[in-house]
Amino acid sequence: MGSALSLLILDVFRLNGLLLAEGDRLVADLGLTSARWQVLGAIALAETPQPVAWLARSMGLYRQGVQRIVNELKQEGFVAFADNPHHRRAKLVTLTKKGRAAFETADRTQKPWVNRLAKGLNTVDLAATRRVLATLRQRLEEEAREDD
Amino acid sequence: MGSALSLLILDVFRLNGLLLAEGDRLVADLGLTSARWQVLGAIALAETPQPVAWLARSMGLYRQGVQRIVNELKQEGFVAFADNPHHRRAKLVTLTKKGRAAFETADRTQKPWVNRLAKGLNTVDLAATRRVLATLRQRLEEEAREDD
DNA sequence: GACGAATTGACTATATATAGTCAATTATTG
DNA sequence: CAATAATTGACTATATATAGTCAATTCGTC
Repeated sequence: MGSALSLLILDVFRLNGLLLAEGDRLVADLGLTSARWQVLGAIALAETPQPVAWLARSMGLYRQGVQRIVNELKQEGFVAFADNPHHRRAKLVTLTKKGRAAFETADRTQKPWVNRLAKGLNTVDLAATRRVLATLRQRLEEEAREDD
Repeated sequence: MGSALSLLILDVFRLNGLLLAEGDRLVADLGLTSARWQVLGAIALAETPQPVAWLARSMGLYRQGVQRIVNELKQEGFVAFADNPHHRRAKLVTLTKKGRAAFETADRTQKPWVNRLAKGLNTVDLAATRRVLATLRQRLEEEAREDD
């Protein structure tokens, strides 16, 4: 059991690198990267505008890294800050027209790519994979919480 | 199909971060990190000593990053360079006693941890997961090759 | 409402990744 | 064997990650 999981972990490392690199290529023309794209996604998919720290938590990343990316995205006009009625410093991050357009274009680019990648994959296997990864994620997140 | 895979991809990103962070904690006392550990593993598991570029290829990483880590590991006495009869510049990387001891200790530390993590996971699901990840890896590696 | 705890953004340090370039060296091909 | 191509380590640039610290601010509790 454990040894199968050890091999799986190495696959996760490799896959992560490959997916980030391919993502970078997919959205490079839009002035985006995999990380910027992911941040735009978190902003776009939130029901209401959120401060940076909340976005970071929803992505499982450190505030500091997300803050840097958000600041760059603002510099380049993809996002804007709105006043937060509940907090003077923690501004709410919103998408600009440019940001929304970039995210939607990225989404349209991603669809055929991910469909091609998924082609022929067994639906049952895919569901099992999601189950396993979700279980591992939960256990590791709990472990990380305990370490604090 | 595609949308299930999109969610799976986000899980891979998250899992990668969690696994690296937990790996860092597991081997910190040994003077190692997740990345150093992985490099030591590639050296230890190779049948014969390899130059840095070969190690990098076997791990799916860029030469430059592996070179930096190997140089640091040499600085701290975990690895040593041996002359390569087939290439004057490309020295062969070998484990020192200290390096081998650290890797073996890390391996012993990792076993109960990974067994705990694997506990209760369905064997069939685990096999399906490895199939899916291996398929994705192969397709993405092919795609990356085509881009060069 | 005062006081301590938690949150937040700003700043910094460090580790790791992809990526480009260069000279030295090795392999290949005609 | 000479010319060319490929590989390799060294150096550099840049992006992204975890992580620590600090002051400003908000929240919770008494």
